[in-house]
Amino acid sequence: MTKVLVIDDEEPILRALRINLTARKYEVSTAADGASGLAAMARDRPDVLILDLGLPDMDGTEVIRGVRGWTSTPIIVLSAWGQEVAKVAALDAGADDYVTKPFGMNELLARLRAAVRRATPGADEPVLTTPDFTVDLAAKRVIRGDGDVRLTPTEWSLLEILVRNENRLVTQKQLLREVWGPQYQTEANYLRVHVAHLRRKLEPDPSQPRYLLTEPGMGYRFSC
Amino acid sequence: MTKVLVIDDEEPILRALRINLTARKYEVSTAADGASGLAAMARDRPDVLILDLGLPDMDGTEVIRGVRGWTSTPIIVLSAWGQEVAKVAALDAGADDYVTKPFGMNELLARLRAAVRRATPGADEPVLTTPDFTVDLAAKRVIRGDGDVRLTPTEWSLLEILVRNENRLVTQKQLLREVWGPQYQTEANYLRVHVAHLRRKLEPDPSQPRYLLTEPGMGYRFSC
DNA sequence: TAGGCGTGTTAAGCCCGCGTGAAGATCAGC
DNA sequence: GCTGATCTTCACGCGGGCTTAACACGCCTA
Repeated sequence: MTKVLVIDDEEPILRALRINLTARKYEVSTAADGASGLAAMARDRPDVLILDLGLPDMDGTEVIRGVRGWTSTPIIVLSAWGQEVAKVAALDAGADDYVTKPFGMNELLARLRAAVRRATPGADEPVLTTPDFTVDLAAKRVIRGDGDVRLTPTEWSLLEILVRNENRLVTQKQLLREVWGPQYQTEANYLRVHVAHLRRKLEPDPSQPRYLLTEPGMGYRFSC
Repeated sequence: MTKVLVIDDEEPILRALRINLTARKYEVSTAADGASGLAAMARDRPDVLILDLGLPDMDGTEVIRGVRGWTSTPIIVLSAWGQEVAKVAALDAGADDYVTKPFGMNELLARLRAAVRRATPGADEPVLTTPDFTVDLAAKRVIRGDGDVRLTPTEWSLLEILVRNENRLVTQKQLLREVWGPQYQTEANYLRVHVAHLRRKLEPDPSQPRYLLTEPGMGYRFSC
């Protein structure tokens, strides 16, 4: 679960972010000024920082410098419309991206995902949890409610690729190439059969997939 | 400092461009015909090329092909009013955009900026955000307000090409060739149908497109 | 004003891709 | 060599995306 720290002094924005991010399965903590923000940063060790530039006690760039002194955690800056200079200064100080207020929640979420993805290049999330099951990539185990789920080798490599590309579309060709080898790139049949098996073992309702989604004509996507 | 090469045989235009572009802090060099233009291109290595189609010694598309042989430097074409055929040919040959003479200096400058921005290395941002939706090229996802937008394979490849060429005019031929293959270059019907579908799914008001713009007689342009 | 051209829109039919079940082939462990 | 598990292969039904054609509309020209 990705941890997000939001430093902002405007209560409505804090509330909106808390609601939306929590709904998106982020773990959210907040701070209302720079000083307590820096403290929370050290205490909570979040995976991303969302920072408003207009704080009451200190300049945004100071906060960034305070953070950048000891960690490279991605920082996304919120700036009011017209704060171009401050925006540039923030990026210079080490911010990763910025969003201009008023912002669309989807835009922010997209940038958040991008920032997190960039920050974890090869560092795999070893375990992924959904409301229905947990995939432990390191231990090669899937736990679902009552107990372990037995997966065959093919099923496992399929699932592993999809999970590692969570929320991203993976092409049929890509899957076939990585699981069976380059010469099997046309055998879409294999995919259908084994994806069906996976759904039977993982999905609450295999006929209405919630996690292993198929994108007609393109491929599959693991969503959580 | 951005370097611009202008290839044009009309002295008044050359002069106007030299004055205006220099005032805008561009570094300007000029050539009066195709042959010396190609030479200057190799010698000066400009960041953008402004090319008049009505050169005395060789056809404009020949110049473009000569340039495209070894560099992807953006090319903006100047065409006289009525040279529709030459314009389309130039774009198909690899030009990035066109401006019709007589042109407003502001329009040219805007297109110039767009062309340079598109060409700068950091431009391969995998996610593009507009006020109404977000296109994530890597994840092959489009998010719009309430949630994901479902796109069919054809719709997606169309959108992908247009987004990768944001602010740049893409000819019908180009689109048809890249989505359906070289033998479909005349089936403009397909384009109309599928662009209509895209607009229905993406535009706030599909009858008044804001992002998927059509350039009558030439092609389409994704604008943000 | 009529006609042509390019474009947008809609609907209908065809065909391909997907899911499913089951049977045959292959392999590992004993 | 036997047995069970796993993978491959095939046939079938179905839904949806692509194609295709017909029509409406605006713009330009004769």
